[in-house]
Amino acid sequence: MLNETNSKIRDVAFKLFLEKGYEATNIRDICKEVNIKPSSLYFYYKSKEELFINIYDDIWIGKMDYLKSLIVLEKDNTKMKLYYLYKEMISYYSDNIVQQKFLLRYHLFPPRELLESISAKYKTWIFKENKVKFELVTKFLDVDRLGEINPGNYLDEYKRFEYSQLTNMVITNIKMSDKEIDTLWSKFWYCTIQKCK
Amino acid sequence: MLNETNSKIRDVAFKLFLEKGYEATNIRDICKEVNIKPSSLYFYYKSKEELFINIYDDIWIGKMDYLKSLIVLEKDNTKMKLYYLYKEMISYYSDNIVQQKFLLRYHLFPPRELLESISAKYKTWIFKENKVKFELVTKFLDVDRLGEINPGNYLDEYKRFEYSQLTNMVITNIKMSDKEIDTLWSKFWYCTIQKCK
DNA sequence: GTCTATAAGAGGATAGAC
DNA sequence: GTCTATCCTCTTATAGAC
Repeated sequence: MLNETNSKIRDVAFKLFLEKGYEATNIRDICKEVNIKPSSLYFYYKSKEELFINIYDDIWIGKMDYLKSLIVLEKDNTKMKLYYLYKEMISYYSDNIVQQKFLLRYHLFPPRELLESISAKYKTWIFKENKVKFELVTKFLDVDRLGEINPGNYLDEYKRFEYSQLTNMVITNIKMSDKEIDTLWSKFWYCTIQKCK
Repeated sequence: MLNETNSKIRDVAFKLFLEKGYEATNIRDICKEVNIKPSSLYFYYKSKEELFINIYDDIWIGKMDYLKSLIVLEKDNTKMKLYYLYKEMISYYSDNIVQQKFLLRYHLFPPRELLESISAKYKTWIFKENKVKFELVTKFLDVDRLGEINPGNYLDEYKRFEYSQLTNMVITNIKMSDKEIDTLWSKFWYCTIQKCK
């Protein structure tokens, strides 16, 4: 666990990195809001970049923890499990919309100085995410193959689908209603997975 | 028309503002690439902000010119005209994807210093865009009301639809294939406009 | 129009005291 | 752990010569 000062530093830095961007956020501003002097910040982090990367990783850790918790998803049938996987993810994104906006910002427009570190981190996290999602979907589809849906194929379509909802929420800044979630799921399930039948 | 130096400044500045961002792009770097000294740039623009706003406006001017040219769209029926409006816009976005990425970047994550100028500019441009699109759609729907589709209602749905394709293209950096354009249009036309019938 | 030279300030980061 | 003081570099922008 982080001590109080350190956790304040992260909160303030997260907010400023999100709103003003990495380059436009300076150590002095962070410290002013935390009520410490710049030299104190350097006791916790050896550089601005290290502070950023810690915040970036935290967001992924939270997302992965949530994703892993879905392994226990108990629903009456395979279709319902896949549906709830989607619904739970959208609900997680809705509750953590600023974190998702942070990720979108730095994946779409990484500062030059952070390009290498972000893309290396991104690769390892997305690899882990895909692995866990693949395990989940494979486990769900294992009980009832539902007309032999291939887990890999399903996942490819599903990721595209989930990502488009995610970016839409982040860009418009509007959470999806339950009705919208259901409507889009139906279109996805019947038109994309069940091949428009 | 711009002279050669000035138009080089705009090209280089556009590229750097898009890739590195406004704050991380400095006058020296722009000038180095243009092969002039910083003081020469200030002969053309009184500040970095003015340079940025000129580039921002140029993108909108190009988009509006294209949009206005569609008024002459001659197709055999109303549905085809509406379809071609969509197809033409997607094709414009595909051909000008870096410009669209520029707009997305600064609308989603405006630098603090530019917040007021960008949002003021955005408001007036989006107002003009909506006006021209409304005129287009009204003109198209005037010939054959197609079961009394209201131009305003149509436009609301259409804008959402067009915008989602646009952001998807910009974020994934993948142009849409003709087949994809058609498939999505069909879903939009039959499921959204003709109310899933 | 383009240059040299430079003002005026803001930025990340460190040394060393307490 | 937190502070004061400071280094050094980079930045936008201007003055004034050619």
